[in-house]
Amino acid sequence: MSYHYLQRGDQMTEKMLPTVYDPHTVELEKYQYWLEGNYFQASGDPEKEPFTIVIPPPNVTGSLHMGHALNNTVQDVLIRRRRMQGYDTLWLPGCDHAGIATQNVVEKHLAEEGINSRELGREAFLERVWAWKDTYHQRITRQLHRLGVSCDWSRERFTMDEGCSKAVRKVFVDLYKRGLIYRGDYMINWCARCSTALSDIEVEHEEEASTITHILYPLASGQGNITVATTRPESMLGDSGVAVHPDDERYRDLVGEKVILPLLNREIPIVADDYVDPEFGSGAVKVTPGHDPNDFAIGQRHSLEIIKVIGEDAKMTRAAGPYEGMDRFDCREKVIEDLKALELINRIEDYEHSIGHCQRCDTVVEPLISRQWFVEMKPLAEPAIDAVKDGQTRFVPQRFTRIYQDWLENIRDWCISRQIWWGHRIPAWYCSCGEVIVDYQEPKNCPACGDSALKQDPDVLDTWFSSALWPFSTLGWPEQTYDLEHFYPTSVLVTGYDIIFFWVARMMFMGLAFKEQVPFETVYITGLVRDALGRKMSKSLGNGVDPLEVIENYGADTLRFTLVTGQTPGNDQRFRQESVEAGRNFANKIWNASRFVLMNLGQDEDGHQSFVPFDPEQLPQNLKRVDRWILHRFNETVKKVDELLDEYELGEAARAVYEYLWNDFCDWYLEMSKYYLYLKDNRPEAEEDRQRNRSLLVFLLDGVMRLLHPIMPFISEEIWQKLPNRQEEALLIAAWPQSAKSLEFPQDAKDFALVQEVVRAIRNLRSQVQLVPGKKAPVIVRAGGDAATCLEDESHHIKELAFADPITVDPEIAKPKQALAAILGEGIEVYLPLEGVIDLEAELTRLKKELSQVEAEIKKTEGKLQSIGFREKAPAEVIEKEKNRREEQGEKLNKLRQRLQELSS
RNA sequence: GGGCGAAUAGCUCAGCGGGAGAGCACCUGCCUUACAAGCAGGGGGUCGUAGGUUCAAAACCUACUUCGCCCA
Repeated sequence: MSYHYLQRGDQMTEKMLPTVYDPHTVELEKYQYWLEGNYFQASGDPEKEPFTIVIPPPNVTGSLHMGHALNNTVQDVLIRRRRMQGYDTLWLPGCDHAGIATQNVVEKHLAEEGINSRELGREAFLERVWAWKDTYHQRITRQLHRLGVSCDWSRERFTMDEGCSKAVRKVFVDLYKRGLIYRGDYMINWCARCSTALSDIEVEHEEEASTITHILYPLASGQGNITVATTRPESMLGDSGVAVHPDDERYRDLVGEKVILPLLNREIPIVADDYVDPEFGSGAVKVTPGHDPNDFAIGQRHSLEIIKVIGEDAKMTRAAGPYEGMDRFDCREKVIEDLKALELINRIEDYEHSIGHCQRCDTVVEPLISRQWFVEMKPLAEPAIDAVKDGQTRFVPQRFTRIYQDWLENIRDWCISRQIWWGHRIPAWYCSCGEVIVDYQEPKNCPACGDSALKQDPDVLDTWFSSALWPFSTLGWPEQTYDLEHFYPTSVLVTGYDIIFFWVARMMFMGLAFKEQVPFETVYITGLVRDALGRKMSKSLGNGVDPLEVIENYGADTLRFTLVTGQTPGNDQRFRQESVEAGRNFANKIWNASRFVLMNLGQDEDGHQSFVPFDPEQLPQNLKRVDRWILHRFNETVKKVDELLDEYELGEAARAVYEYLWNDFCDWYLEMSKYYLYLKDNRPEAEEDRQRNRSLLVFLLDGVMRLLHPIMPFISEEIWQKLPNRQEEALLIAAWPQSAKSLEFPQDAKDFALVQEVVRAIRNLRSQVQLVPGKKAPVIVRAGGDAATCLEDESHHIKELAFADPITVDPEIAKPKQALAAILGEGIEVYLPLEGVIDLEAELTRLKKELSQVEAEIKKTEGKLQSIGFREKAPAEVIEKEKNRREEQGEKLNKLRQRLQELSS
């Protein structure tokens, strides 16, 4: 991409800045500058109030995507503002080892090299993973740098570093000692491809078109059959019962009888259980306690045998008899075929039902009984529920509170062991005597029998087990560090709604269990970044937008602005090219406005810029109305942005800065500044005007750069560094603006609105007759009283802004014969006299249209004012407003009619 | 089956009790010495449907429709 640095024959001089902003060098250079200044490092100053964020650690599986860009931009906005407000800000960065996910990508990668991970062996494989981790960790760090995030890199952590690992062991052992971690044989979700157990939430359920097979189970008595329906016919090989509802008349007599399980010819009982829905199918269900959680529960209640017919390799076990060794899905076909041959299939129907898939590899999950480690959740969940109920932690937006609450209230025990290699090894050792030792350190001997031949559990912990400790393990826990004391609990957690269960809830209960305090005061939930068509960005679709590419092409500031303006708390946003371009245009606007200010600072004889710094505490006497107006607008913007950021309304805050900077500062104030700056006049009064204007321009630019800095840190720092009379050494540690009563000028704001209205009216009239800009034309304004005074005062600006010359303001003046007219509020009319003949038809059409609009408005206002209810119940100020409105409308109506009559006659 | 969100200009979205806004797109005119990635002017919306609450509803309540998500 090439940039046009110079246009219209400009001579490039040292002092000139290019007309198009080039973010590339600025961003690299500025980030280096911040790093070298150690500005991101938290001071730990006990006098200062801390403001802490721990990063949601990106997985070391790959590069950052748009979701990360959003997540980290939001955090940076929050942290940069607090830093400017004087807090001791700590934004603690780091990465997550991401157990299964990382193991999977490395295995895949090795497979491409023709290496089988299992054959490689545990130690050699782990070496490969660590190498992978290093590569991707570095890549992620580089990407975060490019995004401009102000993390305290000196405190960076990794979930598998020494400290975090120590915290993991400590928590495991302590929970075990408290009786909240146990090991046992229970039904878990098994991914045969990842060959590991999964927790319930790592299974994703999808509705899929399938079939339901109705099978006849012959009664052992030989007196007929009972029909059962299943979506998984192969599981019948593991059936150990048939269940019916206890109140079901049809089967009452059969309860206690037996059926002969087809194919295997096993006798299994018919039991009565409330779980069965008599309305569904035949009202009888087959029970497979070994491969279905509900059947497992029924089996428990009726002491049914647990038969494992599908193994960890997803193949049929010996218990499946003749089907042993078959893949589970092949077996399904074969079972159906064999049943058909026996004429035991009643029918097969199309059926849609939800099937569990592995979150990481999408393989169909197999429920099976397995010996695993679990966390007992009820006692841990309760304090976490209460803490949010009490408001110790709040969700923004609030609606996510219920998602969190509901999940914790219906929580089930958490399977935490994983049969993979990459992760925190479970601190449990087994002795041949049967003793299980759970300890912080590797035990030398078995406390029961003294044997030294102990074997550590080969499994590792669920990745989320260590992530759950992140807010305190990263601050030094279990050591009692100063950081922990000073920075915990953290202030805000910024994350997506997709990991409320995985991460937020788990950090909550771990924080409460081990720090007796919530880990964060606020949880700010963001939505997903989708593609331009609203689809989820995904690798398989190939529709992901690489944030780094956007940064390369448009700059990080633009990317950040785009993401922030698209942000409505908790809602998804689409990432569109057009939005990025809007962001880029804004950056360019900022650049050029700044260029204008910097180019007009003026110089004394020595070539030094000389101007009187503007002090908002001591307002100069010679402020003009337009100065007071822009100060008022600036002050309003500061207040608004501040309030919005307090409410986490980042998108609205960014829009407020955008509007002020573009519409007020650039379109009006800069344009009016030209009057003072370009006036060829060396008299002291004119020089004073120039000085005042310069100092205000610098003050305003300085102020808006401060407001902008959290969102667009690079360009704001770059420009700010070029401003004269800086008090602080860098913008990122400069003071955040505060609104002040002394900068409120409501009367001037109102007056200036009139000036704007008149300017717009003149421009509108001019454009109707296609008067080219630059061509001066006389204007007559009919206005009296204060309005006239104000317009007279500002006539020099109106002249410039609307190419009006000469301009006459008179309360009595009659409309010239040949002229266009605009009718404003407060009895003000603007005339544009024309030498030639005006287009009568066009003017009539325009006025008629305006007339009918005013008539419609009057009807509405009238209706309101005449309503008794309104007059009696509406607040006085609202009624007053309506009355004023009515009056103005009436006046406008009369004038329009008058004009029409003049034209028609 | 339960819950949540979305439905507003051609497109993407703000607004969430007192006369509908932005960006892009569109039409007209301009290279006006900060910016054509720009300037000025303009057109365009019974705010998903139906009820209700209220003096007043895009906004609050109820039901429904369509789309999306989460949980079982």
